[in-house]
Amino acid sequence: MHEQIPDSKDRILQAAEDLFSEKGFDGTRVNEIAARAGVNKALIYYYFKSKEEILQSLMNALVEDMKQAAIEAITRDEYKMFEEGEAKFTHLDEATIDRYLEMALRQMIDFCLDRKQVFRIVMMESLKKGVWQSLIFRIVDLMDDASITAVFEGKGIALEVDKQQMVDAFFVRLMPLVSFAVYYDEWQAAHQMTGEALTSAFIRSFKPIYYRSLRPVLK
Amino acid sequence: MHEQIPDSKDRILQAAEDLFSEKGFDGTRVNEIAARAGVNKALIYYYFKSKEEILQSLMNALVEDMKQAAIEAITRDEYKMFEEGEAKFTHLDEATIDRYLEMALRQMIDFCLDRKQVFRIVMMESLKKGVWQSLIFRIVDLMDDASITAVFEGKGIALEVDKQQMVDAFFVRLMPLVSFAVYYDEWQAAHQMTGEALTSAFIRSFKPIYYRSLRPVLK
Amino acid sequence: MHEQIPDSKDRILQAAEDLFSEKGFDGTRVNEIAARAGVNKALIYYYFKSKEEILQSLMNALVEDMKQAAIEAITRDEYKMFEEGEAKFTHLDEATIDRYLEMALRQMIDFCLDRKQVFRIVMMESLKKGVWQSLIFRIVDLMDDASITAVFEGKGIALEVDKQQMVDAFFVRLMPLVSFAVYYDEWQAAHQMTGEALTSAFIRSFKPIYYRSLRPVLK
Amino acid sequence: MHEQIPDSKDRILQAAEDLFSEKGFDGTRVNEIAARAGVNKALIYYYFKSKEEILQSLMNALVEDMKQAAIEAITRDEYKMFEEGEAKFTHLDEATIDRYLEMALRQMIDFCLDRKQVFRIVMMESLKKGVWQSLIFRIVDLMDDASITAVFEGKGIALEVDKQQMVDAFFVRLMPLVSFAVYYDEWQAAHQMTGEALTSAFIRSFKPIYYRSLRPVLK
DNA sequence: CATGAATGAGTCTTCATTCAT
DNA sequence: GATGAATGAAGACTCATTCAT
Repeated sequence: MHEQIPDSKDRILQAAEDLFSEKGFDGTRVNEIAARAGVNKALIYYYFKSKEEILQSLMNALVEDMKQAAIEAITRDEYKMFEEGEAKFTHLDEATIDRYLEMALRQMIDFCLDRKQVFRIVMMESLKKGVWQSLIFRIVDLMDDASITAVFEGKGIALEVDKQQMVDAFFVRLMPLVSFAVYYDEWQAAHQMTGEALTSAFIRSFKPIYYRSLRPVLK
Repeated sequence: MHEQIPDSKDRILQAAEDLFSEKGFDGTRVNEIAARAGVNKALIYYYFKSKEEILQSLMNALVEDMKQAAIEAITRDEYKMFEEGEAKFTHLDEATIDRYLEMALRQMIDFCLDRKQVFRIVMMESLKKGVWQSLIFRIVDLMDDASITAVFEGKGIALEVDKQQMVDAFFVRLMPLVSFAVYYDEWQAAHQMTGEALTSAFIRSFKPIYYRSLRPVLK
Repeated sequence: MHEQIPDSKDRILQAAEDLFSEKGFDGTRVNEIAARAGVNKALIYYYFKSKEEILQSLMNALVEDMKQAAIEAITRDEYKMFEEGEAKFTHLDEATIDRYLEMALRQMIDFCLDRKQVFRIVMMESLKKGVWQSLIFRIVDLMDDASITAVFEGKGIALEVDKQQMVDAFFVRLMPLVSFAVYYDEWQAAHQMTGEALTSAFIRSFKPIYYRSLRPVLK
Repeated sequence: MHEQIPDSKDRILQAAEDLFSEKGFDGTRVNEIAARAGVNKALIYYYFKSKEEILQSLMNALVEDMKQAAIEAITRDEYKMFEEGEAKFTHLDEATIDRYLEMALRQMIDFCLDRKQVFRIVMMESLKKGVWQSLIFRIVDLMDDASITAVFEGKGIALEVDKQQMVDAFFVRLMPLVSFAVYYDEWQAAHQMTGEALTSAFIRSFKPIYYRSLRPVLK
């Protein structure tokens, strides 16, 4: 009997995402992916050239997602405050700024939490030397992506990034954020916290760091 | 005793450490370990019950190392300032405190860099479901706060650590530090920086965060 | 009828012939046949019960072809000389005989070259244990002697073929001829010869052997 | 229980030779090789990198064998007649020459028959386009091999080979000889002949052709 | 006729582990 | 300690064939 319900290819991708994030890429058997996706093993090779290609597919989707999200984010309300540059911005009171920034932060956190499995995979793979090792760096480099840069530049915001800023962005901002997402479930289990409690605690700790990075722009 | 040539067991452990950190545990073949160690594959099974046991050996060594380091740390000069509690501390001028703290920070960074391979392994394994899943959480206890906690506890000062502090310690302090160590080589290669330049940049970014965590204690 | 674009079935057969002759039957995938024929893989199973049946189809076509060629051959001019048996034949001068024989030889060579791919397949398959194992033995009947035998038999002249003659026909006449066809392309490439140069050289070598076999009949 | 009796590697090679010659390389399963050799399938990969490498091993052995045989042949008695060039040779009577030549021919035939399985494999593989396609040509080219040439030249026999001679050597001499070996068993079965009867018949047919090629040297 | 999707049964190859010496 | 040989179990990937539309 042939499958009919939802798209087999998507089920394969979902199963692979689940399993890669649980057991790592090398620890996952194509068998298991097929079983969890409820498809014939050979069908996986109908859609993907190799196990590796499934991984690539997931990674590419993430990168696309991030580009998309970045573009959407800067066109959302809370970034409107940058629209007319410093002039307008200085008219906003601290509370409003804080509210806006927290919204932006929460959006980023939600984005990461929604993709925590893929981020786990990214982290695991980026720790290996070789092909994927620099994937995680590509994420920071997204800023350099033409499409995104264009939007920022369209708003008159310069994105010139020096090495110090990159180190800062990567190690003290991206890493906490990503770790938060990838250890989210685990931490809750280990420390008996609800997701919301954990998120609040994280935001409390992380907010000043996140703000610090925006202040130069805001000033 | 002439110990220039490390014996087989050590060579096996070293080879395993290299390879696990390069390719992950699942991505490493016992074959390769034997080859890199320059020993016969069967010899590995003379010293270790299984591949898994080699990993355990490495993990245990790290935990032991960290305990050791914590103990050593509290006997070092820069911690002497805590010796008589707040009373004495208030007599120190800012510059001295800063010097001491930077020394402590550098010591931690060096500790991590010395073990960057094992930390890579810990990160990879802690991201998978399985025995090592929560090892990374233990590290925050052992390393980030251990030395300080220990010394305070040694002086009978209870350091009530609440969940907020743990979240802070783990996500915004341990993670940057550990990421710094595990991505140290890759980052240098990817961004054409020397180790020293990278370390300085990192310290510049990380120092305020590190201090922030100590200030409450110190003040 | 507009037959410029061969229909799917023919394209499948042609693709199979190409591929079987390049990679052998076992080395050819149904996938590849479909791809080279530019048809959907499932369509192959609409026309043929199995991969094996495609091979049968090709083999049968060859056998039919050879029968046809044999029939045509005996009605061609150069065989007219046999028409009235030895009586008439003795009246022909050497030069004419030679011309006739060379024409016959060239015709055989051309026949083989036109089907060199199928002959390749026949050779490969006849070397394996299996259904096609003895096909090559039938070819000697069909081709090498067929035309002559046929004409003689048509004239009521019995051509008692003994084992010695069969061995001779097969190993020293059919094999060189068939090898010439199947290695034709490779040899040109390997020894930098044009097709015509190679054919001339082959004829020079092979002619005496071919004649030798006819002389007893002719004399 | 581990194997101990004769060398596993040799048993694998023998099994592979049997099977490749029966079913072709692509038609042979590594499973079957292991089964026929009576060894564990994985052991095959202990000795050989791949199925392909087993084939190469067989091919190389054949080529080595042929070199060896060529060198031995020209140092054997029946070639002594060339030792002192034409001078001595002209003193030999026809019968002696014939005896010598027949001995040489039989030796070649025996050599081929002893290796008929490998020759089958060579033929099958050399018919495919690609890697092995030219293997069969290497066999003719053996003459050009330095070690062999050296021996001939040591005897004052020039081995200058032109294209015509190569075409002749390959298509009308090598091919019949090799075909004889590879179809030896099959022919016996198909035509109810004993091996000796077949061989005699073949020699009768082939001898003049073989002689023809030596006459220029002998004259 | 034609096709995209699906599959059972393999196929080659690998791997951790063991054994005899 | 050390090693070459051996192996069961599984690994990724393939293939001829079928089916629903």
